[in-house]
Amino acid sequence: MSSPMPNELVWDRPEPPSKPSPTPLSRDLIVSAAIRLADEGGLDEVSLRKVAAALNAGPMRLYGYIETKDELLDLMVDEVYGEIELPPPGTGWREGLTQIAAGIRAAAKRHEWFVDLVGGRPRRGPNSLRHMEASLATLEGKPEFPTIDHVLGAVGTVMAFVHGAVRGEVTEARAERSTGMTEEQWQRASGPYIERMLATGEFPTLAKVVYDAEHTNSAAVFDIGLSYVLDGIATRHTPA
Amino acid sequence: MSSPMPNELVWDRPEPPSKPSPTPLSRDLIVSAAIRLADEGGLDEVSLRKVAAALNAGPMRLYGYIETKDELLDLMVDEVYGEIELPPPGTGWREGLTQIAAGIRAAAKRHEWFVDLVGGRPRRGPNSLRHMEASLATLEGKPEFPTIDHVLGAVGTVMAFVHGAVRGEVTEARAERSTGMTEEQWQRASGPYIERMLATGEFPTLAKVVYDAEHTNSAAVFDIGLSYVLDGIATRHTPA
DNA sequence: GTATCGCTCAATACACTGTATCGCAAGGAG
DNA sequence: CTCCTTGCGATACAGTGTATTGAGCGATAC
Repeated sequence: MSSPMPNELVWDRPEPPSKPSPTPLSRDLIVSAAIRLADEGGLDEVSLRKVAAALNAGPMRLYGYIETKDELLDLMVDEVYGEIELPPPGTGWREGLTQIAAGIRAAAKRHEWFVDLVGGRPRRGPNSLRHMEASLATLEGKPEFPTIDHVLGAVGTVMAFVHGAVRGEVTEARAERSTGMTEEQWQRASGPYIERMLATGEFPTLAKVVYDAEHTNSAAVFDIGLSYVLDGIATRHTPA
Repeated sequence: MSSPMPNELVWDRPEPPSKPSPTPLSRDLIVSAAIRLADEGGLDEVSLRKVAAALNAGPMRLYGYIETKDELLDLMVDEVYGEIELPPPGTGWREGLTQIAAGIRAAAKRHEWFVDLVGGRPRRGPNSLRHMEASLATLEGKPEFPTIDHVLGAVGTVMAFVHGAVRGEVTEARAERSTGMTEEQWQRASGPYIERMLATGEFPTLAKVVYDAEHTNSAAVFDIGLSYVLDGIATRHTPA
């Protein structure tokens, strides 16, 4: 608004605030900005205003590329699916599923917000379809899984386990971080509350877990759980 | 504000709006009002203002009973855990875990919002502790599970599967409802989008699922998955 | 009986959300 | 040069969780 004198030199003008930088936008730019924000500060940090600000744009600008915020979240999920490495064709079903599970787990560790979204909305993005396709293809055609329903059942079971397990892990990690304690400490110290509960004697087995269990690292727990699941599938589908 | 004439009769006065009804409140009343709202309209319907309004109170009144909205959500979750029937002591581990899984699944069908919350926050309410205790106790002491770590591993695996599976089921149910189609219809019709994707030939296995699979009812799918998991556990823990 | 204190609850206020609407300004067509 | 279109930004609105403030009232002290 203040018209500057034409020849006056101002050497540390911060930015022309009227036109900050009309960067050309794109869905991908928006999505990766949103992902960066979510990685740094959690899903709460993903608001249309903040995403737009990170791109030097006004909030409403995004609506040219995105229908609604939910669509943005879907795109974020699909992008993460795209990061997950898939087993090459011809991999054995057990190794294949193991790799897929590990891939999801790794992605969820990189992007903790992933677990809040995945499984909670229908997946139809191209990357998530590719992921699903590869998972199914790992089993399809193998003699242990004669029909597509067997394939679907096995893959679905593994996916359900992986989603649940990974979500639990991330939740636990968050809780530890927010109390600033490792789980071991948490269980032993965890404020007087858990102590008091356990002291009532109403929870003997829980107490045993808290005081006697080994608490091996979480990756090992995940692997053990996964091998239970895979063993179960193998039991019902022994090769002919 | 309008002082009514003392003797004037008004027979359908809607409500004295100045003092609508100073119901005595309690945590339980608040929680069950919130649950009712969530059951009817989903978690979005649970705002402090709406919960308070359902109890004829102002929003800030709730803060006398509840620290924060998150605490209310935790209480809701714990309340649902309290609804879940637990297997009596002495039940075999496999039947016990089956009953527990069925209980969670049933609760999640009654309260669809449950799956959005459970697993996403640390569980420390009394009912959820009781639930955890009972789950562990079902295995503890059985010869198949010699140490508490074995118990924990098995229960954790089953819980991860159940949470993941139930979340997926509810998500699918929501999607069906929002598109107004059953899944079968959905898969065959699902807007041109999925059609087009499948027509690319990039997803042959997925196409097989959509066109050839039997789509047995979801309870059966859940049961099959659960028996995979239980079989796997049984394989690694054969009775001595 | 009166005055004061303390407590409870409601109203207001604030910063923030997602999104609908509107008006401006720049670019292309005649 | 003028007019029209189109895309973008500012503004606006209804809603959120919660901090603060203020009013009313019951109980206690004199």
